[in-house]
Amino acid sequence: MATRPNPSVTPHTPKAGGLAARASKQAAAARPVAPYMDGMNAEQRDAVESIDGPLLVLAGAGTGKTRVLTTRIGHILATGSAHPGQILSVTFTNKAAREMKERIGRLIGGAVEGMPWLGTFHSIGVKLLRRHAELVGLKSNFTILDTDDQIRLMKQIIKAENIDEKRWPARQLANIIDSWKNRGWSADQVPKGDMGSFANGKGGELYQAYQDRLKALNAVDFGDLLLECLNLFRKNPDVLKEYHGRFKYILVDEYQDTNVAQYMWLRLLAQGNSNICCVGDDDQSIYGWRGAEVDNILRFEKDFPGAKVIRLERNYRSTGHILGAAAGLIENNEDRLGKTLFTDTAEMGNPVIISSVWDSEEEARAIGEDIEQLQRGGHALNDMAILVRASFQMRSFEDRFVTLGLNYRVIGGPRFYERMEIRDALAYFRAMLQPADDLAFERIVNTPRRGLGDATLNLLHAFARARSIPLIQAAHELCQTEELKPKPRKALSDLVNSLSRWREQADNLPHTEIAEIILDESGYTEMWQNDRSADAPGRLENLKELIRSMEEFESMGGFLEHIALVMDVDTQEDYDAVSIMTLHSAKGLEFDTVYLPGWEEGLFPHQRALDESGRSGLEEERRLAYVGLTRAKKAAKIWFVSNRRIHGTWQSSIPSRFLDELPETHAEINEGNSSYGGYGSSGGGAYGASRFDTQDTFRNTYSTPGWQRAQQHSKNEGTKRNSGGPRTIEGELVAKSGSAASSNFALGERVFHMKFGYGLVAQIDGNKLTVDFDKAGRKKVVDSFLETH
DNA sequence: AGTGCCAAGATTTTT
DNA sequence: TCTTGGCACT
Repeated sequence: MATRPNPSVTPHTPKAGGLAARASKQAAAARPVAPYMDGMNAEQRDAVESIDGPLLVLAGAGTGKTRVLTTRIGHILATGSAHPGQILSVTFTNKAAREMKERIGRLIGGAVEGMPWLGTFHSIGVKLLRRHAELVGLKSNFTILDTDDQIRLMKQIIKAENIDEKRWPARQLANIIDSWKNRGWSADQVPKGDMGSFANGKGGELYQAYQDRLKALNAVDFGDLLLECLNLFRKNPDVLKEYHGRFKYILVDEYQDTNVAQYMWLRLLAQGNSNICCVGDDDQSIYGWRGAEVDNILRFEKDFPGAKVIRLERNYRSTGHILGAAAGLIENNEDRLGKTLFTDTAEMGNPVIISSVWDSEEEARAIGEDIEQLQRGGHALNDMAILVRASFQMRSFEDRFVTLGLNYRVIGGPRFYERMEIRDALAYFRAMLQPADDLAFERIVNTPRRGLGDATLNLLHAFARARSIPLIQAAHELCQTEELKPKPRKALSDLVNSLSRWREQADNLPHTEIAEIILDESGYTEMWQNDRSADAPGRLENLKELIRSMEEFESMGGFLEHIALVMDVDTQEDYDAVSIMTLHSAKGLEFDTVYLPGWEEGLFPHQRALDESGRSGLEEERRLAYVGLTRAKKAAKIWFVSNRRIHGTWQSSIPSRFLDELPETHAEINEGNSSYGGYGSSGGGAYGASRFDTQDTFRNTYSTPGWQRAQQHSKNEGTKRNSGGPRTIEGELVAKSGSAASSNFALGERVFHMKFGYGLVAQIDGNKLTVDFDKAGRKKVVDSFLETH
């Protein structure tokens, strides 16, 4: 492993004879340069042009990784080295794939109709499997199960094996099997030593039973999309050979995130010719906990003999101070290939600012104030983000921002297609389209309630199992008998009849119309219309959105295929809002100003990472911190609190060790805003003397200037705020606040709030109302978030 | 079938 | 401390 010593930052001038010098030399060695290479530096060009043989591009944060990848594809096409159909290009997320497609299109001017083999590992896996399904014991119209289906199936299997569900939860089994699949192990390949981990060694059996059941359902889970490809290639060398012939060039994005199965998949395909180019950054490997092997990237040169390695180290994103702080931090990791980011910008910018406050509420207040100040200074909220380690941290920010009336947007969290109402609706569509889809049928058989209880369902299952037929068929046949009581029998036969009626109608009507018919006639829409809970209106809105998004597809089948793999949905974010997200979901993004709260021992680095994975866990946490810092273009502001509530109990906390790892030249303690505890010399935290030891942690918060300012601030709010009219929050609901009422609410009036649901106005104070919510209790809210009801 | 009580668990997340 | 899921009871 090549390690670079002395990873110091060189903000102004690169080392003599260093990259810039080489860059200019190379540029001078005049060779006609293609227009698409304009503005690229020497290393980037090298990475684009070295298309023969294995290549590893170590691309640091903000060094133009995506640009290199897309230009490289453009270059391969422009030089006629391969046709679009001969390039295999894999990414991890649909978003990345989409972005790449767009950029390639722009690059070559749309002359190339698509890249059939550009996509995620999983979507390419599906494509391969649909073509060769019979070879691995599937039919080519197999269904793809998501995590939820997976767990329900495993529950059934655990039950069937008479294992105590309490002691051995299905979720855990799902995780274990998943991790086995991540490692590329089929049921018969799991090492004996690894099987004992579940239900006294029954893990292997259960794995096999689960796979058998999947085959019977003609279904696969996400892991199978890769694993079955491995099986396919291994058992059918001729098929593999065909793809060797097809794929002249292979490109892999985010290589540091690949797991073993993906690695083997790539290895098999790259055997043909070794034109494989992997782009990644070992310093940004943050998915070890879900099977990613940093080792894949660290080992690249060994795995692909003769591999060339190119480092992209010129950062185009952040100021010198931010890069300096990030570099100083990541330097503390041992397991890395070593890169030294530098920037040519003369901008050092401001040092990273570290502030400390009393607790998480104070933290939210302080950050809220800071954001408002920037906003007053003309900065767009869209250019700011709050990046947290764990999602529970988001809450204090949301609460605070709702009170302030500050627009925010939570990124990540439950995705559109994972929402209950969407999954229910999809289950209806699936059951209609694929009468053999037992899981879908089970999901909807009693939703909405039709009076089909356990008794009926058990009977139905037994009936189906005895005859080895799908549930829907079993239901149909069962209704011909006298086995059921009249009521459930009627309910069940109505459902079965409806399904087949819809199936017939589907031939003649557009699929969006069918979808509406199904949701209406099944009583599903009505079920939510009658629901008085806070999220019911949002759910109905989501169902409408679902139908809308179906329009883009030709058929119901095409739509279902798409959403099985593409679980994200493009939300048009046309309003100005601060982004709140986890550090994990921030990878790949950038913002002018980045707020990094919660830098405390135990939270960040997270205690569990330390306990479970020791030093490597700590290093992954550190990489996470590095990712956080390097998201910032102009300013990074770190916070830590003295007291945090963990599982309900207040605990005083120690500043994160990562703070001590930030070089003093690039990080500054903010004395102005945060008046808690001297940062003086109490000396000797758990990790030796620290700049951040707080002396009087328990000083009364409420006498501090910060608190008083905050108080003052909230008093003034009534007059200052609410000039912008109704605001939209995109919390967990997609629905818009629409025609929000004007600021006139009456005491005792019935109101609706996006987050808290229905309630009665209990008190009015300017535009701030106290509302007794049916579900959420008494809350203070700004009136622009309320609607009359 | 719907309510209510108790116990457990409470990083990170894509496909 | 708070949420969630499972189970028993009505």
